[in-house]
Amino acid sequence: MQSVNELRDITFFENLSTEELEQLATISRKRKFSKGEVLFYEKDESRFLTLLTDGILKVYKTDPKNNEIVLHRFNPKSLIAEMAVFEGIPYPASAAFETDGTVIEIDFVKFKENFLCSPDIAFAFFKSITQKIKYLESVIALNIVLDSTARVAKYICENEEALEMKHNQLAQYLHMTPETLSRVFKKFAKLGFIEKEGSSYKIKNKEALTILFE
Amino acid sequence: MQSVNELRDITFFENLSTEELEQLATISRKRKFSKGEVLFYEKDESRFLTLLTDGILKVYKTDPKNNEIVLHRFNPKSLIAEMAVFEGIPYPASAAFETDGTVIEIDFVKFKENFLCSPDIAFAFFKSITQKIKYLESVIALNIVLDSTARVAKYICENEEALEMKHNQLAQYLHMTPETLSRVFKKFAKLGFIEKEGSSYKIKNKEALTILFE
DNA sequence: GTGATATATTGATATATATCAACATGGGCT
DNA sequence: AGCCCATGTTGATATATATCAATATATCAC
Repeated sequence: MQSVNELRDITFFENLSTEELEQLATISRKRKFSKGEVLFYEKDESRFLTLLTDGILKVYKTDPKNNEIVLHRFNPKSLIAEMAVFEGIPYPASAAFETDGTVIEIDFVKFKENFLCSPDIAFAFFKSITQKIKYLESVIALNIVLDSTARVAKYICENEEALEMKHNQLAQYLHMTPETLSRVFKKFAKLGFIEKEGSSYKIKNKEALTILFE
Repeated sequence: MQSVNELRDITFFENLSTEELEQLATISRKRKFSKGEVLFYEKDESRFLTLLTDGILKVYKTDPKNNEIVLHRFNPKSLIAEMAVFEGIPYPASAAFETDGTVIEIDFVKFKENFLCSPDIAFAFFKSITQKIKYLESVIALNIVLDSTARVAKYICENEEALEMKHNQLAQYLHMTPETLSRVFKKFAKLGFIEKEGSSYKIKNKEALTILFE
């Protein structure tokens, strides 16, 4: 059971009437997690439509050497793994919290019956899925098409806040070791594309960086 | 303009009435392509909902060294790049025919107005998109998580017809060079996991191969 | 501030895969 | 059959990145 006001705050449900929100509240529940806790494991059965409302959630796979391959890092408020739920298949990856966090879990069978027929909801659901395709395509573009140098260049150009992240997290996210990332940063600094300011770097020559990945 | 009978054959539209199909025919057109021709380039504007009705279409990106990275190989009958059309963004990759082929192009703006509100069509569209997410996730699993040996093992276990493909095509699809693929096959043959029969290989020990990627 | 612990850097080396070049095989065509 | 061109294989080498180990720097608690 979930408070109506909290549900109303979610973009996804903003067009629902109060009665609809009340009905939605009866089929949903809130769960809190601490940093490091696992929301679901790869191959678990997926039964709930899950909305991340607080915290950062990473979705990852484990390779044969037991390295984590981070596929997605979600910020609130996002729908998680709607594809698996919609298709009724097991989760294709695991999910764990990088910070304390909160999710709302909605009984999908009931949601489908009662809400998915509404054009607004269906459209929002749609949007969320196409966004995810866009995201997955960018993961592929980033990781299969580009080498380490180009990956870093692209990522820091498109997400300047990345320069504030801890380097070992950023490295994990870009699928390279912290050592490789450090060497790439060093190279960019030597070329004058970035410059150390305090404990983090600042971009000095975005055009040059852009050339590296285009 | 597109014949009503041809449209009716497409699973996607099987539930439409004759009048609806007639209306659909007025906003769609058929185009034929020869082997090697390009359907669209990365960054082209996407205006048509595209259905592949004949032939094999590959969707690919070009890396900085001008290698083709094949993201998807479509068989008929499939919806192509619906994400880009739906989001109104440029194509994120290029598409070219590997055989002679045919597509039906549907004016998306009109399609959205007149058809996407129908639950059957919306649901089919949905299915197509979730399938694509599933596919993209498997591309990531295959290519980022696994090394060459595991990639080949997984691919031939899950697609036995792969052993009939030309090796240089298979190699391209698995994102490795034909040389690397040849060496992997040689290794598997030496281990007795596969065996040469005529000009292609046959799987002899699927369990052993499975262990390599799980 | 001082020390303790986590994080980052650097250098040396290992490893997987690509690249390049030579050679082998196969399937179609006259 | 025999030739030709496409496809495949093999070996030698190059390259990018991971791994391992040592050291440096940053961050936080006290």
